[in-house]
Amino acid sequence: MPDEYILNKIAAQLKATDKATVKQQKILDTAIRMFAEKGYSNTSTAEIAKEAGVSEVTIFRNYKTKENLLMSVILPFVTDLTPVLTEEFIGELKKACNSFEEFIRMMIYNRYNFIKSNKDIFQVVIKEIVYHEDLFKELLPEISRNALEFFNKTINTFKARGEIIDIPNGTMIRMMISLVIGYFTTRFVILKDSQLIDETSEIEYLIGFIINGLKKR
Amino acid sequence: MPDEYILNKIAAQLKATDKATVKQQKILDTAIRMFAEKGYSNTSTAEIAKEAGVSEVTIFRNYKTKENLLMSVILPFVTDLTPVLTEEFIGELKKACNSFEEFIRMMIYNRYNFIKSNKDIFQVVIKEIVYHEDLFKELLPEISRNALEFFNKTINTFKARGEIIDIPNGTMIRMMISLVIGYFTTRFVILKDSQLIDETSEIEYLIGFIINGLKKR
Amino acid sequence: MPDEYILNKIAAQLKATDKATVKQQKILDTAIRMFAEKGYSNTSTAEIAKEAGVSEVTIFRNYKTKENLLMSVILPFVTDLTPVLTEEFIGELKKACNSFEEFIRMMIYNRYNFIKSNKDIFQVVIKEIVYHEDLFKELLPEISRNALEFFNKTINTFKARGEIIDIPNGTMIRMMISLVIGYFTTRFVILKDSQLIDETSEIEYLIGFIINGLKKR
Amino acid sequence: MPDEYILNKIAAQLKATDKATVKQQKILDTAIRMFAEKGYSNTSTAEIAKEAGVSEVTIFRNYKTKENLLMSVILPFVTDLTPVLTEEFIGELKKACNSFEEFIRMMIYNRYNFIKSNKDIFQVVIKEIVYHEDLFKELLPEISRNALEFFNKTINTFKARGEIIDIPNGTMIRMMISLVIGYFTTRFVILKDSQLIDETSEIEYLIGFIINGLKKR
DNA sequence: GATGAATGAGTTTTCATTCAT
DNA sequence: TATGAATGAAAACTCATTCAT
Repeated sequence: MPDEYILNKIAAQLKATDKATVKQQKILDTAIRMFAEKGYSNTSTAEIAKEAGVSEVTIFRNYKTKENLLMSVILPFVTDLTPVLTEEFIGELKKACNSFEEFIRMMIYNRYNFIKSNKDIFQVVIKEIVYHEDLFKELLPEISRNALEFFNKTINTFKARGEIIDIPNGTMIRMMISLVIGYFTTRFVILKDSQLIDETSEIEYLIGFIINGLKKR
Repeated sequence: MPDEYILNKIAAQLKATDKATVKQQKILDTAIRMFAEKGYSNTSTAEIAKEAGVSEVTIFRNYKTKENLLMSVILPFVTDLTPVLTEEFIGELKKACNSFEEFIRMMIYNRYNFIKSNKDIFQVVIKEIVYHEDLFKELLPEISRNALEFFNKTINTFKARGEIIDIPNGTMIRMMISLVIGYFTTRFVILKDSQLIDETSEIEYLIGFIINGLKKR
Repeated sequence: MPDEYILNKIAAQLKATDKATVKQQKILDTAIRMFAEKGYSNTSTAEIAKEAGVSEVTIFRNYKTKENLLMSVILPFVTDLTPVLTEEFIGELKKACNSFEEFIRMMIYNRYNFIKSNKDIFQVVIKEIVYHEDLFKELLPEISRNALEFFNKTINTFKARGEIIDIPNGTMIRMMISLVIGYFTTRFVILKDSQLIDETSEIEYLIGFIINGLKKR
Repeated sequence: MPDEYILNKIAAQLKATDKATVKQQKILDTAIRMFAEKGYSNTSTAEIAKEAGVSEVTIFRNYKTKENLLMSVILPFVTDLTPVLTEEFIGELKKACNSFEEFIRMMIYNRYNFIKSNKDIFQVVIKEIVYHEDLFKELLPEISRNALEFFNKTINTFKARGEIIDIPNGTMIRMMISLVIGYFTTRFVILKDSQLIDETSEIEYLIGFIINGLKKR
């Protein structure tokens, strides 16, 4: 039942994004901006319609319900959030990553840039994640399955090489994600541009912290 | 001006909690539970009233506005969130903490227990923090002022002793808080009781991660 | 039925004013001030209670209903609005009034001063008169009965003397009242103190206007 | 600032009346009738909706707020209350008015008929004028500007001709308006149809009263 | 006599959604 | 396909009034 539910939503959403006419894109962009700014609950479809310069009905014809519109905003981003582990990308990674440190650095910078260029959607996701636990709890494993597999393999490799300490992979991954998401949230949702900081050095500290926290000595 | 604003709210809230009749406590408890479950925006005062077994008007007589009710839920918790650094407590800390590790362990267990016994309010705070950035941005420094001072002093001590690495205190504190809040959020907001895990060992990993991340070698 | 209704109200009100304790007077004063300022409908009993420094219940014990409070404000004033035609006053009038002009001048100055020292209640009455037409339609004849009688007699006297023109007494009285009430309303309800004008000369113009309008030539 | 405020309201109102669909007209008519009967404060939008046979939301879609609805009722009437002094009308006046008496008679009959065919709105205006002093204080001068100019010119002409007495124009106009409004109010707001009287002769008395009050002898 | 606590019925206003064109 | 018009349900909040103490 819950699976069906979610799959329905994905289906509806995919159908919607398939075409992506000019008006649809305008609606989507406006929705993203407003959800990010005021939150989903506090943004009315009337406001979105007005800002997007379309009639309210147009939204509903394209997205059926307001929640569906939210899904159409969130899902593509969440799907892309775990790095696309194409053969190509993995190859690149393997070539580039001679050490655990390089691996971490590459991943973090990669995701940092991805989120940076999708600030608004990231805000929406963070703000809504807590209200759609069920969705995310079911969605994430599915989405991250191959990513997880890859992570596990990689961690095991570095463990075998004796580079990193021996705590359960799940715990380790959760710690890292906590730290990274926590940093991104502070940076893009809480502080936003109100306190411009020296990006690079902050990220380097973050990387250093993780590396040291996991490095075997 | 903003200071006044917040102080007014605190005042209003304190005045409200001063008496705390039976019905008021019932309202507060119900509000906490429902805000935690469905979020502030998605919980109507009518629902709270019904669940609490009082009339809706009683809520408004005691808390004036719905937002004020939220504040009455949030503020006492936030105020208590930074540990009360009484002479006594600091003395105890100093006596107990011969190493940075002991210091971190003590702090984390202390806050873990505090949050564990206030799970619901913690959920509310986490869920609402993103919609009240301004409030928290102004409130937190004020509240954490003396805590920050104490942290800085302590960190400096351990830095001087050569126990921990030399990155800016602010960055270090933010990292630690990210990690700890991230862990608590995963534990109490996302997973809740759905995946009972071995608490102690998870916390120990967390502590280990922090210690290793900051320890000088 | 309507008679009973009104008499009940008067009775209730008289019972209330009989004692007129300190608190009651405070309530009455506050009600007058606030009804005058914001109107009956827009003033809540809660506000009155707060401003008067009593509990809301005290108002209701003393005045039974909010409308009754209004009546307790309005009725004594309305009763006194038509000049108290005591033997004494009439004697004084007769002695003083050798001409129609003197009669009109005396009456207008007399009522002007009465209303001036009851500005607020006058405002309340003017503002509420239109919402309680039934009350006033029934009340006024009763109240003005003896005044009317006196007016008629006086007008007839001056008509007989050939001082004033011969239009129906009722019409004449209504015209004069229109003009005078219109002036008082402009002066005390619309302009209030916003445009301080030369009182005496304005009143003299008013008197002149009436005199000329009615004088035979 | 206040000017803008009022102009905004007028703009909003004009925009609303521009289209005037069937339902909108129904809402307006019902509002006029009910405001006239029970007053603005004592009429709820729910009642209006029910009586007008539309849903409450439709009212708010068209008029935004309840106060705006009131403005949409009041403003067009107030704007039309001062006679439209077109070239044509003034020419007609000049041709017809050989004496001050004829001038007054024409004006009064003209406005009497206008108000008679807008009884209900007139009632609303009279009932609300006291609660919106600021609005009217600002609005009336603006609206009556050209009318005032014309009145002044006319009065000066008749003064020059020696037909009327020499009291300040402002005072004279205010007196006349007091008398006329007072009469109309008594006729249409207080008595309504409860006491049908001989219209024409009453108006003739009114005219006579004014003429005599101002005529030089 | 005085009041703090409580409320049912109502207020204006907003919302996501549907329908006729 | 697009939209102006319409709405039932619900939102936060206010009111005059009552009751137990």
